Amino acid sequence: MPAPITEERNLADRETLLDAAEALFYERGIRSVGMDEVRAASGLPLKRIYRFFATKEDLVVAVLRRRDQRWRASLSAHVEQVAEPRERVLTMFDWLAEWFAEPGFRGCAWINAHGELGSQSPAVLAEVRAHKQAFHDQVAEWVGATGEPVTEPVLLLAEGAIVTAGISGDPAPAAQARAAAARLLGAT
Amino acid sequence: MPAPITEERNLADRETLLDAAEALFYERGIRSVGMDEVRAASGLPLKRIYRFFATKEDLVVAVLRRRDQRWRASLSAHVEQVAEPRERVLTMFDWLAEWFAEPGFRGCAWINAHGELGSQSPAVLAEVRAHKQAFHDQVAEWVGATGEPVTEPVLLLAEGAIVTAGISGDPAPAAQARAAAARLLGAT
DNA sequence: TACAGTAGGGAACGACCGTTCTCGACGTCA
DNA sequence: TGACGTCGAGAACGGTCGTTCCCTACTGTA
Repeated sequence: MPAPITEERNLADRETLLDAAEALFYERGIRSVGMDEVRAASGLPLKRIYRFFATKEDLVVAVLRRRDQRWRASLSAHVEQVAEPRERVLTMFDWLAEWFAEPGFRGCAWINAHGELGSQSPAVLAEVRAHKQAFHDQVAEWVGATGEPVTEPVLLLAEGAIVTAGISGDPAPAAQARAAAARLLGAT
Repeated sequence: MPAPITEERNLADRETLLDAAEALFYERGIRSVGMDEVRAASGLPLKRIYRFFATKEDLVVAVLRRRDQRWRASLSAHVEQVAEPRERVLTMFDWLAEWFAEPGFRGCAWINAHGELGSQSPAVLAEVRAHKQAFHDQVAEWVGATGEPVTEPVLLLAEGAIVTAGISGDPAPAAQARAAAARLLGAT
């Protein structure tokens, strides 16, 4: 009866689509990227894009969700190579420093999405809050293992470093935040 | 020769326009607010709006610039009521707490503008960076008076508190950042 | 080889955007 | 009073957006 498009190809194309959309949205903001640019960058026909995601908003949410999984997995993988709790927390800031130095770094995709769409799209707002909550819980676990009750300030230093580096283009805030976190965690 | 529109009225209407645009842009983001909504909210004819500012981008920059002056003046006025240097720095976080609790608080207008337009409009990017630089310089002065070399971490705590409170809607990060700053400034 | 049904490319649609233009009303000076 | 110059209101313009539709090509079945 049909015509092809195997299940594997569907999955691969979906990733291609999310890759293209994520890169465009992160670089240029969401509203300034048209669906036709997503089509051109992904190489997929508009019809298939709209079969994957019925609306642009759905695509945005899917991009944020997949980025959240990748971002937190990368952070965890990097940080959990270090066993000692205090060093483990400080290693998070080294990971941030590497991220800040990547070409095209432009701050936190969720903060950016929140500023642009947080009051316009409840779905995007929920996705942003879910990401921040997950990040919070992860950091709370790592900081908790040190026995020092400094989860919140460590988080604020990290968030502050992300936005400051994103705006200035200078990765230095990662090291500054790391040094401050080291002090809050107590001298070794 | 003429018809009226005195100079005083021009100045007053310009403020009315900036008030209306600032409220709309802050609440909803910039790109999702059309010039026709700015017209309706300000009560000014489109023709006069475009005589004040030749493009929407010019209007956005003017909104950010005026907000920067008002925001920093309000912060300074609040903080400089306190003479003792260490307390003065901590008072900044009390001011942040009051700001976070205002109805409609939705984070930092400059961070939001950067995420939405930073890569699209060099003029907006420059305005955002100018604001962050001015804030940095102000905080450096206050922290410098304490003799403790903690300007950068205090700034990161403040920025982190602003974004975290903006996304979560909870003003608690101000107090958490204040407590952390107190520790970094040393016990009294 | 004829057929059914879907895929892809791209035009088309209606809405809205930033910006400009038209036009009738009006205040000001000769 | 009459003519000029500017004003406000809103229509109009060209472009772009998200989304849908049309039409041709093609795959797989009998």
